[in-house]
Amino acid sequence: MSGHIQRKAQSRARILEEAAGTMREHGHDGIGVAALMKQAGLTHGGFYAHFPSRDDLVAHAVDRMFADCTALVSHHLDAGDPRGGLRSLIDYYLSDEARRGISEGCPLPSLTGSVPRMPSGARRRFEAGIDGFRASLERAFKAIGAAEPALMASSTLSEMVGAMALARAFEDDDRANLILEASREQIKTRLGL
Amino acid sequence: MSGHIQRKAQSRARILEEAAGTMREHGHDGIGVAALMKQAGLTHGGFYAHFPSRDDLVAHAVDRMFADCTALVSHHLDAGDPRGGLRSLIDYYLSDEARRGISEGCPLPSLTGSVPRMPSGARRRFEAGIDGFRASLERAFKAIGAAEPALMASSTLSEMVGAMALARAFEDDDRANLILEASREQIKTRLGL
DNA sequence: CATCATATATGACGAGCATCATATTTCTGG
DNA sequence: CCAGAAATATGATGCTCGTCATATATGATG
Repeated sequence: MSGHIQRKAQSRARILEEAAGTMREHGHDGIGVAALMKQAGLTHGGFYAHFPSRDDLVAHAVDRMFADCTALVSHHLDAGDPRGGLRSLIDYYLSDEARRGISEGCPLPSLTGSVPRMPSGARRRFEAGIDGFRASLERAFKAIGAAEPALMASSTLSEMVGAMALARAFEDDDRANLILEASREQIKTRLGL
Repeated sequence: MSGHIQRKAQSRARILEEAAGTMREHGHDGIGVAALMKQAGLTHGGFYAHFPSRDDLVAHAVDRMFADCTALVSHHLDAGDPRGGLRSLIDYYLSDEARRGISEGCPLPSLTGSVPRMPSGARRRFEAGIDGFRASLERAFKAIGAAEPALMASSTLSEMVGAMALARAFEDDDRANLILEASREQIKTRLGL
């Protein structure tokens, strides 16, 4: 009996992982249930044994995306030195590598613009994800003794998200990386990093 | 004969206007040809007398959106005083009014994240639109004698776009306006406005 | 008022969508 | 290795999509 349950849990995890990846790349409504199940190595009919509806899947997929994002943020910020942690977070978040990895990492640049069109469960989880990221930044700014840490956190997050979204809009790599470099330098200079 | 042509041109303009508005609100793939034609007061079949394909419509709709955006930018920046023009542009772009008017004005906050998924013609026009906005900002920064005007233009545009996108993600008005206010203040302080 | 080009409407095509009822495979416990 | 439960597959529902061929309605011209 437990073997079945474990197998089912693994299938669910695989579906969620594929959904989280593909939706970052193709939008929350950019893939259908059938195509998604095929990506997970299953057929379309079994989907409703795992999720009550597609909307429910989107909500859980959003959670998975932000789990990746939180891991990334903590990896930089929870290292010993808060100053160096902030610097390396900004450098990585706005890196060429992150730009190319649309289907991994932070969902904010690709999906924030379409949050108002998401099903309500997914939207609520997205709001929570944004606020978690913002709160992490605020703690880091307090740790380095920055002035107005709350405002700075909001403002800095906005620029990071906007810069990556704009960079990815350009097909030309050099053009894209110019946008990332501008924000990397401006943000770090501004913060005295 | 010219009466026919004018009528057709008016229909095309109405279709484009509806498309530009609705696509800012519901995404570039958020409305179908049939629903769009109904919004314009027509039926779905006549669409292909105006545009060779839906992709072509999206491309022209993107142009229309950026025409609105450019008008908005010029309205503030081409007033006499460059300092005051920049200040009023930033205050309006990040205003509660602009936040509510998703279907009017600048398409960047709602659509930038999905540019990589747009049909190629639309994507090219979007790239041009971004660059036009960025160039206008750079000219304004030069006019007020700011240091590194090119970097500042890119960085400032990124923060404006990201802040509005993040603000619109929140259903709660107060929460949303906090994000806008933070970026308004930070940007103006930074620029000495 | 009649004619004729032009603009728009009707209706249909195949494909993909979310969802569900039912059949089949797979694995576990005895 | 067999019985039964649990996980997945098959197939069908009604809907919407982009596209197009064809029919009708509109309005300018003689």
